[in-house]
Amino acid sequence: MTIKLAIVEDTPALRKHIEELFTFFKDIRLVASYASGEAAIEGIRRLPPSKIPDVILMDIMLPNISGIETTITIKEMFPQIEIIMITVFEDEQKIFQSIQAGASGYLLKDDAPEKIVDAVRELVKGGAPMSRTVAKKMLDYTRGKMDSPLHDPTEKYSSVNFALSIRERELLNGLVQGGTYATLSKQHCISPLTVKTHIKNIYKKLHVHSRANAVRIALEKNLV
Amino acid sequence: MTIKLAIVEDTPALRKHIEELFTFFKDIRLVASYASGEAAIEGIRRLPPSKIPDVILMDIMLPNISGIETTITIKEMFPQIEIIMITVFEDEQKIFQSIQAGASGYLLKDDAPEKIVDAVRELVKGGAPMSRTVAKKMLDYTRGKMDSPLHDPTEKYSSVNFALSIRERELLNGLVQGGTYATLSKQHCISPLTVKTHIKNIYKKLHVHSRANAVRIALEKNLV
DNA sequence: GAATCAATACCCCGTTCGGGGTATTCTGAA
DNA sequence: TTCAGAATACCCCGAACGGGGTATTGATTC
Repeated sequence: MTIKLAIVEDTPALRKHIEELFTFFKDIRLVASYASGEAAIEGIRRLPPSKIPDVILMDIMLPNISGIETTITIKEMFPQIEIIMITVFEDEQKIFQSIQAGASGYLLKDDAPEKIVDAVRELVKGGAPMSRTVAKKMLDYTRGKMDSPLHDPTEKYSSVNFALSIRERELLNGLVQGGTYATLSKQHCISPLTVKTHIKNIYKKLHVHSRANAVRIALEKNLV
Repeated sequence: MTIKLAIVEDTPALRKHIEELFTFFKDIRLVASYASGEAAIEGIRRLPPSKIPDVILMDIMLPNISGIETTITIKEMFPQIEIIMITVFEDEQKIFQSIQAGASGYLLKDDAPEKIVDAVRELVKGGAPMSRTVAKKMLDYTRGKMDSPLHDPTEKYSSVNFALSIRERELLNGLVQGGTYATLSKQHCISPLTVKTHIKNIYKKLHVHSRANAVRIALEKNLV
């Protein structure tokens, strides 16, 4: 089976370089190439199912919305797509944010080109391709020698401040408990349509499009 | 600089096999070989400084004291020695215990021999050589999807056996990620109606009636 | 007074979901 | 060989959802 690959990279020279790199392989086929996060999101959404990439190589430093944010959105729309970050950043924050966002691999831009190809293959075999320093950081984190910057108590609450109002928190809690518009309406003595409006607002703030994801975020981030 | 290597492996055939494997390399020299943890501890303590290994390949399943306990002791005596676990165990508990003990790499015994050699080289370059499944587990842990077994009471797992089948677990995971019948259908190459049937079965087993609740249970009980 | 935000309420419409049920095939264990 | 469980697939139908948008009111701040 051929691996369908997409690239999101704003630097034209590097994008072209990676595009050319993947013309040499039978098992990997480049199906799309984007210069920004928005272009990727919109472009992939419009792709026919047969062209939906299996793997995306994602730069972090993109114009307007970052590769990390793009990753969040794409993973929501297409949870089956695997994303490898490929970037100059090797600081812990970017690594961990990426992984939290759903990235399944993390390469550095100074890695050899063959490493990128191997990483794609490794990923579809169920692995988690990482640069040497990334693997080391992950092992240190696992050993408890280093806390994830995302798990620092002070940062945790400041970095996940979705600015939910009191009402929104109440209703999000209702979502987590499995409430429907109807039951939440009765419970809070408001119209079901009002419930729905609030939930729309919650989704917007959490950047999600479904109850399942809202519940997941709520529980993972201790919002309720 | 030549890497000084030691082996701790109780199975004679495998020990001999690894010993022979490392006779072919200029950059790696086997300086010692032990059949048990005690032998390794005592033997390395007695080595002259010039013979202290840089790297130890450590089996976990050793007679009397385990490879993990041996690792703890050796890392205390010689913090500079790097240890790669090489073992049949790929369960999370062993992985995390090893890393907590101070191991800097973790290979599986069914990895190719060249992989072992590469791992040794990778390690001295500052990396953290891991088998594919180990890397994946470590990434999952970093993502927060999986808690380290060391931090979870064992009763948590035994008291919440919903008897989900493999397929059901896969699809439950898909629910948690926000997948719809359509996206999960594509992802798993089955009919959306089949997805729906599985999800109905999942709901029955979890005693829930909605995605929100299924996701909640799945996350609260670490089912995925 | 004007601007902003939160809460409330609603319309339209297509999509997705949940639950009642049915069925077949394959595999492994008894 | 038989049986049970898992995986696959489907029908019917009403309920619920998500997302585009609109609007008003009240409270607070500048």
